[in-house]
Amino acid sequence: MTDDHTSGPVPDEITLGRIETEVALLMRFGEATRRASGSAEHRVLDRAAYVILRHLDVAGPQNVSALAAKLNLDGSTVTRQVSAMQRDGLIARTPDPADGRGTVVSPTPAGLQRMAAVRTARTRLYGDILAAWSTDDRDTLAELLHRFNQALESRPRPR
Amino acid sequence: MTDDHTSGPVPDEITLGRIETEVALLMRFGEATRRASGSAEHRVLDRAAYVILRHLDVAGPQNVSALAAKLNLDGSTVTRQVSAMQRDGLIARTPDPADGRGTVVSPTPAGLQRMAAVRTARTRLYGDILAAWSTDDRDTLAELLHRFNQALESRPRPR
DNA sequence: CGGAATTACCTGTACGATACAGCTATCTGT
DNA sequence: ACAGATAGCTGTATCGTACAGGTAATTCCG
Repeated sequence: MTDDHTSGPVPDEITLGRIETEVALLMRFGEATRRASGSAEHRVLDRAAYVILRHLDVAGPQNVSALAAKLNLDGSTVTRQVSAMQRDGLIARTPDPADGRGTVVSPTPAGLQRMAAVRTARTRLYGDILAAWSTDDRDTLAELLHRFNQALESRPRPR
Repeated sequence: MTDDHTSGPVPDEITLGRIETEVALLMRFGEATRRASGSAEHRVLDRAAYVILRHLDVAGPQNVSALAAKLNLDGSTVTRQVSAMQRDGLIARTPDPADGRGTVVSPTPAGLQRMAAVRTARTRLYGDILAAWSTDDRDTLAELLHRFNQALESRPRPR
C-alpha cells in the first residue's frame, strides 16, 4: 500500500527511474550477448552450466534441492540441467551418504576448468569495456553493484 | 591469442572479477524476479512487451525491422510479439506510407499506460530496495550503470 | 522500362529454459 | 511401524527466441 506520494517527480524518483532504465538496459545487453556469443556450436559453457558450476565452486558440492533453492529455480529444472552437465562431464553425481534420497552434485576438474575459462574470458571482456575507466570508478562500480545485489537479495519478498 | 599477463592477479583484475560476479548475480536476480512476479495471471505486461513499449515511447513509432535491430532480436520474434501485443491492444499496426512492405508499429494509449504502470511499480520497488541508501550513492549507482551500459553498447564487436 | 537482387514481413518449425503436476523411493516423527 | 514430508525424476506445457522459407513490395542496373 504505502499510500504513495501523488506529489509528482521528486529528484529521488528521477534517480530511481534512471536506475530502472539502466538495469533494464543491462539486462537486455546481457541476454543479447549470451545469445549472440553462446549459440555457436563451440559454446564453451551454456549459461546455466556456468552459474551452476560457479555456485558449486564457491559453496561446495551439494544436492539438487539446495542448488535449486540457491539459484531460485525449480528442482526439475536443475535436475535436467545437471543431467546434461553430467552427460558432458562437467559434474558428477554421487549418492548422498547421509540421505538415500539425495544426490550430491560436485564439479569435475573439467567442469571447473571450463568455468574458469569462461570467467577469465568475461573478466577480460569487462577489462576491455572498462579500459577507459579509472581504478576508482571500477572499484566504486563493483562496490555499488555488490551492495545493490545484497539489497535485492535481502528484500525480494513481494510474495 | 593474446597470451598476456602471466603475471598473476593484479588488483585491477580482482576488481574486474568482482564486477563479473556482481553482474552475473544481478542478471540472475532480474530473471528470477521477472519469472516470479510475471507468471501470475494478473501480469500487467507479459514478456518483452515492456521493452518494446518502452522503446516505442522513447524512439517513436517505427517498423518491425527497426525494432528488431534496436532490441537485438530476430525479425520473426518481434513480429510475433508485436502480433500478441496488437491482440492485447497495446500497439497498433499501420501500413508504412513510405514503404508498402513495411508496417509501422505505434503504442496505443492503453499500451503506454500499462508501460507506465510497470515502470512506476519497478521504480517503487527500487525505492524500497534502496531505502537505506544515501541520495549520493543512488546517484552514483545510476551514473555508473549508465556509463557501463554506454561502454557495453559502444564495444560489443567480438565478432 | 523490365527483370534481378534486395528488403520487410510473416509463417512453419525447432530448441532451450523454465514451471507445475504427478510418481517413486526414502526419511522422520510420534 | 505407519503417516506424512522430502528428494529427485519424468511427463507435459509455455514462453522467448532463432533459422529457413515464402510472398509482396522496393530498388538497382542495363
